[in-house]
Amino acid sequence: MPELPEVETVRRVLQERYAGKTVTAVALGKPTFYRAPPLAAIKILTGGVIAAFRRRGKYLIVVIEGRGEVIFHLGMSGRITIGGESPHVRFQMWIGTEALRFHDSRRFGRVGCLLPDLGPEPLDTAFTADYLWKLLRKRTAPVKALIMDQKLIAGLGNIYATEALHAAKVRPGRAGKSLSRAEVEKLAVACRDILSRGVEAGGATLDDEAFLDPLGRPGRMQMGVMVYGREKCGTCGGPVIGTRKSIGGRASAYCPSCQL
DNA sequence: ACGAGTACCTGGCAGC
DNA sequence: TGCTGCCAGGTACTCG
Repeated sequence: MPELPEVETVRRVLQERYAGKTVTAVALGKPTFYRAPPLAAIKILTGGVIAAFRRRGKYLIVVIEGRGEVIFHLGMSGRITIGGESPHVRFQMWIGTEALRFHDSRRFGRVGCLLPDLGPEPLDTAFTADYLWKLLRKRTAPVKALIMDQKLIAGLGNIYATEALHAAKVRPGRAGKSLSRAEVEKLAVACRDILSRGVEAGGATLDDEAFLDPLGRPGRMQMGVMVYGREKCGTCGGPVIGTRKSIGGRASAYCPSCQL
């Protein structure tokens, strides 16, 4: 599922290819994709000149010169392609002769104009060990649920949160406030590190969550995954404990030997 | 304010 | 084979 590195990978392709170009037409997918059709987004995009593709957390933002911004969230199954047919097109826009399509088979994606409240991103300078410490210090919720809360930290989903906790040697079910200052410092570094490695690798393309960029290219981050979706820990080779729906209603995985 | 739970949605797969 | 039913995921919502 697209988390920060996957969305950033998409953004870079689109920025390189379409910045400065004009959106000649826009079309919505079937009405069943929308509770309310994103009319404001259509108005901003149609005939507009693309100033830039930006990103905030897992949100992809199209900035149109002199008009405003349109926000895309890929949900868990969202994919952006250039051309390419599917029965699951939520949204499409034409740039010159090319059709940029947003496919959304599980319909968890969003198109709109409002960006929700989001915390700092681990790659921001505002994200420090001190920030994370203050965030976790008094919380009883599982640390994994907290670092996946986009209002607190923007960009981590299940894969990268799982991997960051593994790198920091902290079990996902630990209460936020149970982490020592040293563990919080390791976790802050791990969050930053795992996302920058993900971006560098062009995202993670796991078997069941086949992320591809708009040109159809897979990422390489799956090579660096140590626990998520694995039976054996990539660090020590011991068995990975998988639990379903246990933390924040989500599946979790950790290595009981590497993580305390 | 916080934490827990649930709805949303459908492709894929386990189990019958 | 064909069916049923569960499950994955992120976000937005409710409830206590």
